[in-house]
Formats: sequence, C-alpha cells, structure tokens
Amino acid sequence: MSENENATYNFAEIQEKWLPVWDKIEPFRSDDPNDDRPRKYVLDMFPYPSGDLHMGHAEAYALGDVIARYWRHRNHNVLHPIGWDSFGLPAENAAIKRGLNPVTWTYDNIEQQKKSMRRYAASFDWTRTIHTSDPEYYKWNQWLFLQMYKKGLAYRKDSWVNWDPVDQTVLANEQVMPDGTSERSGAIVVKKKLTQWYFRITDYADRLLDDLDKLEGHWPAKVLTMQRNWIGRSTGADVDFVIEGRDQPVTVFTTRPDTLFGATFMVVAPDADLAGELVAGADRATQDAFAAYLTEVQKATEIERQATDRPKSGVFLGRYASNPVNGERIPVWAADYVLADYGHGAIMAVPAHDQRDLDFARAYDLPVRVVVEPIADEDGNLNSDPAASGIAIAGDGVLANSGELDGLRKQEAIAKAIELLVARGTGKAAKNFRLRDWLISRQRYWGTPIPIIHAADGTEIPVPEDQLPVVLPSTEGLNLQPKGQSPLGAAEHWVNVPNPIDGTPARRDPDTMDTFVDSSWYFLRFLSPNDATQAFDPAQAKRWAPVDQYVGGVTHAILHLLYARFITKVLFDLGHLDFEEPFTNLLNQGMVLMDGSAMSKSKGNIVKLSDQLEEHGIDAVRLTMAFAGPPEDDIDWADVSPSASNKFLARAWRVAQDVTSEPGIDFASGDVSLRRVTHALLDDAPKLVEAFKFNVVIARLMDLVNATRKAIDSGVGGGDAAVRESAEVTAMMLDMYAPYTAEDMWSALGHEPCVAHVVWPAADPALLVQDSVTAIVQVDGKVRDRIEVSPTISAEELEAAAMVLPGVVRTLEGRQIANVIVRAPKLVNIATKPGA
RNA sequence: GCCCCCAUAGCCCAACCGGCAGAGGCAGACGACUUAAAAUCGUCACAGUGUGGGUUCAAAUCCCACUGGGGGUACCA
Repeated sequence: MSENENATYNFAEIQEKWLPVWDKIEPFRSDDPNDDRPRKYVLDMFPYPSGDLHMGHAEAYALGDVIARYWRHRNHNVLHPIGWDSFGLPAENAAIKRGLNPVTWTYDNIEQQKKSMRRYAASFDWTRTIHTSDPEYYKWNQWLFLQMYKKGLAYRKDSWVNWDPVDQTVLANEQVMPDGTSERSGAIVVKKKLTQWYFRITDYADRLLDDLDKLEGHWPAKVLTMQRNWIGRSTGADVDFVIEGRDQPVTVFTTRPDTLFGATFMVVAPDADLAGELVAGADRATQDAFAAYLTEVQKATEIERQATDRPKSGVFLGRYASNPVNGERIPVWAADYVLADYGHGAIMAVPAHDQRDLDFARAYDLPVRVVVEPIADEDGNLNSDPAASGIAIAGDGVLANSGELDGLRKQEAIAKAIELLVARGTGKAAKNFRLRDWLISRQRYWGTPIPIIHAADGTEIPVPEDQLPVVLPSTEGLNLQPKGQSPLGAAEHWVNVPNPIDGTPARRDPDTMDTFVDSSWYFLRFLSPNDATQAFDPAQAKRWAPVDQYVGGVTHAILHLLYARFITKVLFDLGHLDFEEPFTNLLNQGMVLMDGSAMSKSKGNIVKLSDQLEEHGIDAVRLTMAFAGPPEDDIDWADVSPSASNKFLARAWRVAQDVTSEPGIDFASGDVSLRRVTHALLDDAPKLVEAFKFNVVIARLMDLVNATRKAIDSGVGGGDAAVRESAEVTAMMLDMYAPYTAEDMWSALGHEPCVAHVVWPAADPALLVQDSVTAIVQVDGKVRDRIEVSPTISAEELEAAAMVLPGVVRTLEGRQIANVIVRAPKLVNIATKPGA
C-alpha cells in the first residue's frame, strides 16, 4: 500500500479543485488557425433557456460530451459549441405572467444555464456562444428571409391556417399534433383564413426526400422513416375533366390512372373555392343544401374530422363532368373526405378500387364499376363485387371494361393510361406531396421581425439590407397579451416608417418569424459567431461544416431537422455553401423517465438534477447517464444507481493513488497479463465509442479497474509498470465520462492538466494475440469437450486433436460420423448420422 | 386501420460474420476487516434468450406466424 492508504475519494473537493483550473486553461477552444489536425464538428442541439438545466439536459450533454471528448483524445481538432435558442413563446408567456420583460427573463435564464453547464463540465468552446435573440444574430435571419424573398422562396398568401386559440397565433402544420392539438399550448387547433408568410419548402420536396438516401446508416432509421412519411410523395397522374357549362376543365390528381374507366363520380373539397363556384350554377335548393353542409363541415373540430369511423357525408353540386377517356357523364359532389389543400382539392372517385370512394358511393347509392378484375388470394377467396362486400379491390388485377387497357396488369395499365392521356392532351404524369409550404409568420412579440415594409398601396418593399437589423421595439408601453394580432402592430413609433423608396407613409410588417427559422442555420453561426459582415464566414464553413456529429432528442425528428435541411439546400443553391446536408451523423438520445413515465409536475415524479449532483457528484451523474444503456434508449432513473457509479469512480481513483512508479516509466517491463487487458481495451474502445456503445466501454473500464486492483493487491504490486499504464489509460478514457475524477487521477499520477488533451495510445498488436485459445468440441451441436490450442492451429490438427478427446470418444460410441465442421481455432462440430 | 422498432437472470443491460448464453452494474446470500457499524475487499447463486414453427452441422442472432410493449402516421386520392 502506498502513502495514500488513507486517502478517500471526495467528489465535492475534486470538483472545486479543477473547475477554476479549466476555466483558466480554456482547454476546449477550437480557434487556432494553425491547428491542422483532422477536424470534427460535434454539435449538441442548443437549449431553450427556460429555467435551469434538468435531467434531460444532463443526459444530452453527457452523451454529446463523450463524443466530443473522444475525438479530442483521438487527436482531432474538435469544434463543440453551445448557444441558446432564446426567442419564443415561453419567454413571452412567462413575461406576461410575471410582469417581466422577456429580455430580462431570457438572459437571466441563460446566465443560470451557462453557469450550470460549466460546472457540469460539458467541454464546450465558451468563446463561441450565441443567442438567437441578439440583434447580431437575428439580423441574419432577416438577411436570410430577404435572400429567399428575392428568389421567390418567401411569399405571402391568403389561406386556411392552423390557429392556436390559447397562444393566439398561427402554427405550422408540423406544430399540430396528430390529435389536432397544438404542440405548445395543447389547445385544440382551429382553422382560420389569414394572409401569412410562407417559405416555399415544397419546391425542395423531391430533394429533401431523395437526399435522405445519403443519410442511410448515419441517421437513425426511425428519423429517416418519419421524414419520408412527412414529405409523403405519391406518384400518379393529373387528369383533366371537362365540366358541363364551364370553360376550364377541372384537374384531379390520382395515383391510379389505370382505374379511369371506373370513375363513376367526382368529388371536390367543400371548403375549396371550386366547390362554391360550381354550386353557384345550380338551382336554389342545391345551393342551400351546400351552404348548410359547408357550415356543418367548418364547425367540426380537427379531432372530429379525424375520427376514423366517421361516416362519409357530402352533397351533390348539381353539376356534371365528362370522363376524358370514355366521355361518360358523371355527377360532381362535395364531400369533406376530400381535402382542399392536397392535390387539386378535387378527385375522380373510383368506388370499386378505393375504400373511401366506395364508402361514399354506398352511402349515397352511386354506381360501382369494377375495372380491375382481382386475382384470387392464396386461400382462393375472390372479392369480385365490392358494392356488395363493401371492400374495395385495391390490389393487383387484370383490366376490364377499360377500352385499350383491357387485359393489362395494374402496373402496365398505369403506364399505358398516362400515355393515353398525354396523347389526347387531357392529362400527364404527376406527383404530389403531403408536405405543405412552411408557414413562418407568428403574431407574437418575442421573435425576429419580418423585414418587409407595406406601402400605402399594399406593395411589399423589402427592407434594404444595409438597414438591417430591424430591431424589436422595447416592450415599454406594449401590451403583450395575446389578442390575435401581433403586439408589434401597436408600437406606433416602430411600425410607422417612411417608404424606403419614395418616403411616403408606410408600415412595417408586424409579424415575427417562427423560431424554427432561427434554429435552421445556427450551426453555421458558430463557425464565425462574431462576424459583423456576414451570416457566416464561407472559409470557416469550408473548414468545419457540415456538422460531423449532431446529438439531440428525437422530438425534433421532423420539424427542426427538416427545416435545417431545407435552409441548407437553399444556402447551397444561393452559392453560400458547398454541401447540401447539414448533419452528417445523427444520434438521438432517449428521455430520462422516473418510474416508467416522463417526469411531470402532475405525476409528481420529478427528479431534480441539482439534488442528484449534490448527492452523488457531477461525475457520477454523468457516468450514470452513459452507463444506463444504449444512448437512444430511455433511462428510467428508478432503474439506475448513481451511487454505484460513485463507487466505481472511487475505485478507479484509488487505483491511481496506489501507483508508486514514476511517470515516464517504460511500460514494456510491466506485467503482461494486465497489459493484455489494457491493450485489448485500447483496441476495442474506439470501435465501441464510434458505434455509440458508451455503456459497453464503461463496463470494460470497470473490468480494467478490477483487473488492476487485483494486480496491485496480488504479487504484481503498485510499483509495476503495467499498473501505471492501466491507471493512465483509465484516466484518459474516464475523461469521456467523468472528467473531474479523470483529471484528479491524472494529477495523482504525476501529470500536468489536462487529461482531456491526452492522445490515445496505440494498442500494441503483440499484446492483442493470446498464447492459447479454448476450442470447443461439439457433437451434434452439443458441447462435449474443450481443448487449449494455439491460435494458429490448422484445421487438420485441430480436428485430429478433437477426435481423441475423452468427452468426444465417449459420446461417439456406437454412432457413425456424418460430417465434421472445423472452424479453427475456436470450434469443431461432429455431426453423426441420425437414427444410428 | 397502415408502417416501423423492441422482447436475454428479480432489475438495468452485454454477446463480432450464425459457433461455449454473460462483459459490467443494481438488488441478494456468504465470508474477511472492525468492539460494532459504515466504507472497503473477496466468494457465490440466479436465465437457456416472449410463444409456436422453419432453415442449418450449429439459431438470442436468419425466415414465417402469433403474443406483449413502444413509437410514427392517419380520409393525402
């Protein structure tokens, strides 16, 4: 035992000791222009500054830090920045509730979080912090908006929008939950017709979808699937139907042009302009019926509308269309199962082959005509009469009653139908997306002002770039209470400006931007956070971007990631970037639960991060986060043991105290079996970390510490070189998880700070091969004996050795050998003849 | 309804290209140290991989069906 025999591990002391040292050294700066080591950009999703850090932050930053610290040890120049997504409704709502200024509330919270992050020892480059609510930041949101405006990618339109009646603002499609409630306030979203600003993300739908293929294997499959579904491309044809008494034909989109001959009626969305126009030409009674129906439809909430078992309803519009392929006269109906904002807001209905159309046809007694004869399924069942069975024939089949398409299979018929339409000039191949344009205006205060001025005649005038930023007016005298109109509109001295062109009276656009605009390009601002002349420095973008490793919650799988991908492509098209995907690799960490469910006030199961840090220490909490399981899995805090983590750290720390050799000693003289354990880990850990198996690395570190303990306490002793080697490797690797303990160990081992800069030693190949391995010998797949052999043994030798083993001989008695499989040096399996 | 993922010891989790089911931890039992306790150290036990089939010399691993859990999505023509 060493002189430190009585030393005990005291996490609080260690934390106080090293934090000021690191603050002084600034070990994580990444701004040395002469550093030409390979680079890694590791980015954690930046936080919203609502109160202090919680358990979720603690997990996310612990895991992101493992990756950032890992690459530093791998001798990379690592950029690991942090900032705050500091615009947004919570600040505004909190400010209203407490009568505070959102600025004060926001920046106080940022200071608190910053302090906590430093203590938490997240290895951020603190010289690069940004806040999206700073005019120096949101100036570039406005710049981005203007670039997009110039390209026609930002535009205003009058349309039905999602309205949150609690927050009194519009929401993007993406912010409406599947149950029709607001993502933020939880209120039931209603539809309102408003003039709003949009980004034309649908122009990028194909690229956003197709480029997901490039991310395959680098992003979680789940996220890729969610994005693909969200974009929702479907391919088919646009078909023009002539309407009796109307000059212009009506175009419908269909994925099944092969079923054109089976179209027996047409349906338009009741809330589409087309429906109103068509019914205007009908008789009084029809008009009244339609008006009543429309009122009823608009009264229905999103939730009611989306009920799956909702019966089909609709009204006849008193008009007829002509089927372009056979000239058949078909009635035109309005029904709310057709959506105004998908495709053309009108469909051709083929009840025999579409379940929704069939439901509607059966409800209103409309004809059903089979044009794709089904093929019997495996059990010989044939559904040849959908009108009777109530089940549409959606699968493959052979075309019938379809003129030139007769006899073709479904896929052939689709292609042929499109050919026919093109030849006749009544249609063409087409595709449609579920994705809608991104609604970016918000009627709230705490966001980026939209840099547009409205002239008296209604002309939109972009604010000249040299007049940016358009700074938010002070809240002084403003009523921030949600009232359905932007509070900025009431800031008279701010909103009233001279027209930049002719000086006549004009008004600023009073809306602010969705905060997802802020976060769609923030990863670029970190590259040159103080650049006053441009959003980001292209030279730095070339140096660092795109982000090599992005870390964050799966809650942003659609919204943030889709928007950031979109803006990146826009910036690429504008010539500002030379890449099209912002995040090369993505890791989604799970959530921290308590007793099986998400922590919430109402459940009363909140675990306070500060309590955990106080009780177990920062390192133990960080280690627990990483050890709990695979990072993408949720952690139930009830299932894990931070005190066990603490115990392990103490154990590792004591090993370092017990090393008695001097730094710099030649490890080659050390105990070989301990060295084998150390070098096996040096060799395996990179593969494990890069596969995000952080928990396995910790298990292996525990194994190494146990082996070292054993060596110290047995004959090898604390003076052995292998013990020092193991302790140093442990300190270096532990830095990824428990930086305070690692630094203290490193210091105890006689080194200067910081352990974070220690470069990963190469594993010695000679120490990775074993002297002998245990080969197992099976008979018919059951283990019957085992034998120690050289790792280089040949198959013949191994087989010969195996055949004479007692366990084998005994088992083979009376049996005939059918086959012998040899996988040298690990296994021999002897298969015998059955029934012998 | 449709799509995707998961299921290994009382619990959290490992197991490479199919090759001895166990790396690590929690909880547990026993022992050492101690006047005693805590801390520490040591030893031990515990599952045949959700269920049923199939492929294979060999299946936790591959295939099919089912059950249970989780997630996504939902009249998108």
